[in-house]
Amino acid sequence: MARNQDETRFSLQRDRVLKAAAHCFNRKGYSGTSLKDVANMLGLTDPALYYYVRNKEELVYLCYVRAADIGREAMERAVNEGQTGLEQVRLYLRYHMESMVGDQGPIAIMSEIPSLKPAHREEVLELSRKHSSDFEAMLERGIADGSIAPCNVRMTGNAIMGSINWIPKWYHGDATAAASIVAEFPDILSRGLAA
Amino acid sequence: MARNQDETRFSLQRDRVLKAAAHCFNRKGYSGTSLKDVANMLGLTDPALYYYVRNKEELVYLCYVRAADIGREAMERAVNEGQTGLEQVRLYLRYHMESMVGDQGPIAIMSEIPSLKPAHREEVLELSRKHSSDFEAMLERGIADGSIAPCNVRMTGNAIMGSINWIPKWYHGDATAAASIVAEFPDILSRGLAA
DNA sequence: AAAAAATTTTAATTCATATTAAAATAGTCC
DNA sequence: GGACTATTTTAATATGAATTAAAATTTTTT
Repeated sequence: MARNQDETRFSLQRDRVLKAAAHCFNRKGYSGTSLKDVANMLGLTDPALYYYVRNKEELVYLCYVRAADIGREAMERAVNEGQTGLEQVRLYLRYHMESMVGDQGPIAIMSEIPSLKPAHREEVLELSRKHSSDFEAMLERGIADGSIAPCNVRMTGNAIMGSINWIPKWYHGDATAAASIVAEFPDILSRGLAA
Repeated sequence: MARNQDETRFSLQRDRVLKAAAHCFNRKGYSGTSLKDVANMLGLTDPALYYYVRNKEELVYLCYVRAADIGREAMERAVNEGQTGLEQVRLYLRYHMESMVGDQGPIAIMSEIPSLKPAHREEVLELSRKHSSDFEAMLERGIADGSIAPCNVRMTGNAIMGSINWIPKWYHGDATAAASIVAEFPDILSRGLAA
């Protein structure tokens, strides 16, 4: 198995595959993008992808897990560094925005979880739920410490997460937009929260 | 042609088709839902749908036009009734939310415009752009009349629209959620705007 | 109740694309 | 440079789903 002898090269290439796939999925959806679309972005033919993933479904699954990882990382950093709940929210937003428009991107939107196979679906759903509830917990902390005005944390979380999740639908690598996103979004999304 | 003799029955049925399609598309995406999925929701077989639409692409197209119509209607009512820019924004949000969770729903998310045929794509893109710029115009009016604090209207619009567009991803007809959406979302999304 | 029109179905066709297998190329290690 | 491994390709297969045509059913009209 190459996969273990040459971890570096293999996993580097697979990352490129995942990013290309994320790019396609974000634009045309899961079933709307063919493996050929993804492969061509990398100058490969479709069957080459099977060296990196078992099948197309696993490709989406890995994209989603990767997206969840990136989101979780941003949140962990924010929770460690922020003093108040509001500060944590603002840091999280900034870190997540930076990841989305930076060299980690593009990150797949988790918009087709229902299309995953049951086992993968449950796993990704769990990651997604975890992320949402972690975010709500930050809001609760903010309310408790007085930095955030009392609110319906479930709906507030849905609103903010929706904004974030929608970004890949209109942002496609434009440098000016990237700068605006990082500069403006954290503010825009957290401005309504302050106590 | 039945289409002209019996406008009522035909267009009523077609509306049911469009709603069923919107429901499926919102969950599993354009290519991810088969015509059979849509037809089965209505107790029909797939070829029956061809009586109402020319093909699958037209089905999505019509769903998107319908979505645009509903959004435009909400905006027009809001602009007519609201005194200040902020009021108009809040009314628009309320009307749009009511449509989304009310008996007009489900409304298709315009998330796969790139998959449309060029002519339809251009048309829907234009509707979408129009809606966005109309919304930005409301924000500008609010800034001009002092009801809304100066902000980057492009990004603020993107943020709010993203929240709205994402709703069908997590709201699937639950009555409690419906009430929360109408009660909370207009407030949550406009709270950060006030001057 | 018969005829005409509207609506839906069953049966067949077509095509794109996911997937597999085997062969070819490129890369690494001694 | 040769042997072994990793990576990609070409060629073939399989399948699901969109679409079409013709027939059957239901509804409306007179």
